Amino acid sequence: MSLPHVLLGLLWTSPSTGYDLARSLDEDVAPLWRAEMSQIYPALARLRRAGFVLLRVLGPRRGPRRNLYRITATGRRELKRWLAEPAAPPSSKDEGLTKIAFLEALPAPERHALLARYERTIGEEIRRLRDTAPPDGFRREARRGAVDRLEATRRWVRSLGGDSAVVAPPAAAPLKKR
Amino acid sequence: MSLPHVLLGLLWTSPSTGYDLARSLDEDVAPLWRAEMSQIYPALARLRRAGFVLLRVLGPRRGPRRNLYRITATGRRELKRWLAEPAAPPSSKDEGLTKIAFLEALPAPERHALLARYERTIGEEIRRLRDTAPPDGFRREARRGAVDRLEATRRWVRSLGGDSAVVAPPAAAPLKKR
DNA sequence: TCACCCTATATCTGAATTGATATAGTTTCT
DNA sequence: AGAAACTATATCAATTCAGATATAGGGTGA
Repeated sequence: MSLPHVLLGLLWTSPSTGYDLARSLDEDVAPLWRAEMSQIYPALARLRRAGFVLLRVLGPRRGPRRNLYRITATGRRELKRWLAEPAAPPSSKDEGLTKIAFLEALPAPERHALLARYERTIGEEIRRLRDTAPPDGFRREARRGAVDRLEATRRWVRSLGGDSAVVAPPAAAPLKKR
Repeated sequence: MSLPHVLLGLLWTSPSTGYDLARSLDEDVAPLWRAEMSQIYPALARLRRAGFVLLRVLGPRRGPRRNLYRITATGRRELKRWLAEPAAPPSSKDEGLTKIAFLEALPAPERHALLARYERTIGEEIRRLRDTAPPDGFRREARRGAVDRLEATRRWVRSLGGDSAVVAPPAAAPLKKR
């Protein structure tokens, strides 16, 4: 329900083609929101039907034809409406953390390996985000937020098994009420 | 591709019904992985076809019949295989953070309101996680990780607009290479 | 020139996910 | 007794999403 709104957000400052939207989604909005081309084109078609964007076909001066999408006044209103709407807390479906929740199933030596590998994975992602050119304005702040969050996760993974501290399962809760 | 594995993880220690799986998924694995009943029943059926779980129908002594699922040796092997497999870094599709990335579209006064509201939402989620009974072992650690991450996000939201500091968009990057 | 990569469009399949709905017995409160 | 809430099963439709595939012109380097 929100990919169309994300696209409106990207179109806020300047018109763009579907391809360029996909690229700036991938580069700027980075890990906060992802989408494949196969989602973007249908989403643009829906936005167009709803009157939130206008399509202008650029004649093939040089190269293939390009479809340029421009946000309309209605589209701007819709984006603002969506922004003002309350957002759900991050649900962050996370395969890595979920696996750690089931670490009990693994013999102790392998636990450490898993934690160490996951920590490396997160580290690489942080580096990747730092190395790619930062976007402007609030987009840059948002990326910083994403990095902060990754760093918090990495600290936590470290606290679990970085230095072979708690590779054994923690003691059971003294009291468990149900 | 992983809900079945999560279910295997939940079945690791003791057999359970689909209903109870849904409940402990919701209570223990909490925000890291969610699923509705409508996903769980088909997933259990697939696990059964794959030979990863066995179904025992409990006769309706008192009450309706209950379908009890028990993990098999093959299922345990499969869970371990999945755990050992490298996990992708958290992609954390996050509507709240994404909205902040497009804050430019909103007039300054409304920006502050949005940030404040999102901060409250996160705070409530943190409190909710703290108040519900903590699970045991690594599941508890995983929840702590989820809370840590939420707290990092809250700090970041505060740094953006908590005390009306940066409600104006930050200065543009001096250099942007493309 | 040929191969390869990039830009650019778009569709198709299948899986994952959500939300709504249906059924039915049990317990608990009023 | 009646209503409401809980346990428990299950299906359906609609949407979202990922991955693969198809087509085609342009630029670059061997």
